[in-house]
Amino acid sequence: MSKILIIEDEEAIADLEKDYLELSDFEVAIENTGDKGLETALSGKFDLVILDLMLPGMDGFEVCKKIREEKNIPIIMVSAKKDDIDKIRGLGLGADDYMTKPFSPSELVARVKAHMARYDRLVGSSQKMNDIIEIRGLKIDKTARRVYVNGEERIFTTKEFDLLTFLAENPNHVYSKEELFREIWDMDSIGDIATVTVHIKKIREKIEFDTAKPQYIETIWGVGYRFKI
Amino acid sequence: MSKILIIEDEEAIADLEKDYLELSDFEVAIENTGDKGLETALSGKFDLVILDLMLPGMDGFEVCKKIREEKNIPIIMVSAKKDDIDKIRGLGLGADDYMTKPFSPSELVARVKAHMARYDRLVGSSQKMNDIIEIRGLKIDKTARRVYVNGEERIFTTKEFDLLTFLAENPNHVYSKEELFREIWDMDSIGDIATVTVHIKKIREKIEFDTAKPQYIETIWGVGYRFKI
DNA sequence: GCATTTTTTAATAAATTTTTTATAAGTTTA
DNA sequence: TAAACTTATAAAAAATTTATTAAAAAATGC
Repeated sequence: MSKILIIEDEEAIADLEKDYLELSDFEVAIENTGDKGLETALSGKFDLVILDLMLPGMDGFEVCKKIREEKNIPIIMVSAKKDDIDKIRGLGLGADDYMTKPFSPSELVARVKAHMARYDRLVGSSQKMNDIIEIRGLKIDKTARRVYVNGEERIFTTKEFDLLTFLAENPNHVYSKEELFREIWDMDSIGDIATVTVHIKKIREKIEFDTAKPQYIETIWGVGYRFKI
Repeated sequence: MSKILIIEDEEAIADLEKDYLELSDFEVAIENTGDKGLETALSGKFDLVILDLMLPGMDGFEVCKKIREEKNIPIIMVSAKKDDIDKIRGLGLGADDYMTKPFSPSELVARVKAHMARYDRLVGSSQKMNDIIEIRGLKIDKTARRVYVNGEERIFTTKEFDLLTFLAENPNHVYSKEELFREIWDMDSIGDIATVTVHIKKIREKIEFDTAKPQYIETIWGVGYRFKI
């Protein structure tokens, strides 16, 4: 579930926004000063910030700039004055959206959803965050480091597991043996790349029905390997 | 330098936008129908699209949806009616911004810059490469290294894929066999150029309906080959 | 420190791609 | 239209890449 931080000193407005957002299944927290707002935003617990321009303590400009120095999360700036909006837009502080009060709560919700969707789309939080990857008969439990094929567990060694997981997390992307080596072995692949081939073979023996006709890890001749989704 | 595609049927407006964007050092192309706009947007050469809602042929809604199915690049939707804007925002088509005509050119430029900046910030120049090239029935997925003709996958070897991709990325440009050899084989063409001909033939067998009347890769007699757009 | 497991290396076999070659077919030009 | 030249086609030979196997080396656990 997504978490939203509202930084706003007018309590009535903040509560109204909170109510509407909660109706759309967001989890909402409120801070009413710039300093505390900034601190909370930087805690890393929130997925989006709604930030009022006029604040006691540090003002909205400054808060926005400081958040942006450390975080890429969407920031929606809110102001009572249309002129202010034009001004901050021009400043290029890195806010993602601007709204003039008063605005309809449903518009706020729509904008929040749109920004979340874009952020997910671009940053791609989808499958990578999940602990369990499931593709056809294959199930990878990342925290438990277990692999199941059609419900039956297969025992994987460390490197095998890491390699399979990396490929499964980035399906449909062709990786060269060099790239895979760098990724899993954390080394600039001056070393020998042959070990990647051997590991691929061992993984295939464990997850494929017929290693000659792989259903999961395909060979792209002359290029590398690709996890087929 | 960033490339912007304007999809707009009113020539005067499109030209005005173009002029202003060019003053800010963007490279700008204009399409004036929905269908052509979509095709160009999917070509993979543009970093941002400015899309009018009212268009001859396919309308802006549809174009937006179709672009979003394959591309994550920013889309700014433009409409004469405020009501339309509210409507499309609600639809969640995946547009990144909405502007109501008339708007000041400087505001357009500011928004374009803001969207570019965010896109770069979130996606990072690493992954930013345009993955999918689509021209008529032909679709090339560069990271997956897959080619589809009318939705059906065709299996390509490395050299075939590289050659096709190079030509498709540089359409309407005639390349001699020597140039293609240098480009794909990374060699000063001391070697034999005949292999280019053979590869072209193999590619045509896979993507053309009738290899004697190629729709994609044309032969320019005595000169070389050209990918027709 | 020893036994066991995992990882890497290395050599060979198998598979696939790429290039070469020869010939046919199509254009251009005089 | 014939000659000269360029490209298309097909098939084989060559080169490259990956799969497989087994054994050596390294790491791990007790």
